[in-house]
Amino acid sequence: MRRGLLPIVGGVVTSFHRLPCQRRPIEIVPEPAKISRALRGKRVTAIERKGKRVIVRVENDHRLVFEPRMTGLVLLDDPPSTAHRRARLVLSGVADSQLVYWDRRGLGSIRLLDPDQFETVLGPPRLGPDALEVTAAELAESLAESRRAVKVALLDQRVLAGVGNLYASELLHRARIHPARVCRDITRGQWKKIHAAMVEVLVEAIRHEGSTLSDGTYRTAMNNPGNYQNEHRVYDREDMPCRTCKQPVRRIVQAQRSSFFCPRCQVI
DNA sequence: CCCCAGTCCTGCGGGC
DNA sequence: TGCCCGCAGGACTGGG
Repeated sequence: MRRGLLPIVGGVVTSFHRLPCQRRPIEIVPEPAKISRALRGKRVTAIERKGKRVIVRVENDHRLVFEPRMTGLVLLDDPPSTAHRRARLVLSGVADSQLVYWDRRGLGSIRLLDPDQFETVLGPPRLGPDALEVTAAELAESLAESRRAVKVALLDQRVLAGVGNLYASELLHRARIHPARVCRDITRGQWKKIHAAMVEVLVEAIRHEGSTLSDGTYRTAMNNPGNYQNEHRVYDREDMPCRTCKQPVRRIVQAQRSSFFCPRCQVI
């Protein structure tokens, strides 16, 4: 998502508004009119990311933070349907530039943060280090004493920002670690493998522009589907052969979420 | 500290 | 064929 928004860097914000919608609107804090007043006339200096949030930064270091959760999207052109919750950031100075946030289930949110709020809202203890910036040693350190299952711990955004349900299953398969392994039984060497697998999976997924699952919700900023779903080794592949050893993939439920793993490659 | 169920929603696929 | 149920890339809250 971040990469998809890079074309708007250098543009100047003309307005921001929430488009009318029949259902419960997306949560926007503060009110869209206030955001619009705060951002109008400001140049976009960067598109940033922390964990699962995409951040539009403007020249006075205010930031518009998009948290898409499961079905939120950012698009650089109009979405095909008007039936869903949308908010729109209109810019000038870059050809036809506008950013549309579109959210089918409306679980996501948009927040304007001034420079002081940034660390409070997106820093510890609320959000841990980004998954692509944390070191293996830091990851091992923060979970070494935890009694939780590793898969559940990796989803905790206070520990680590950026790993979601799909990628947690994928990275543990690559690291050959069972999702129910208790953190404090994991060796330093295994944490190194988990960290390496995490970086590999995330980098690969970004290179493939994300995973568009069977409901087709996720789109890139150019409104194309991602490709990484074709590379999944275990996620949403229950009973299908493991791509490494042909053993049928299994599904278990942890913390009310599905975990997929290969019972042969990932021994408890 | 950690687990669990419930909450916010829409849309879909599967089972009957 | 049509309807109903359960489930989904997430995060937060309150109770135990």
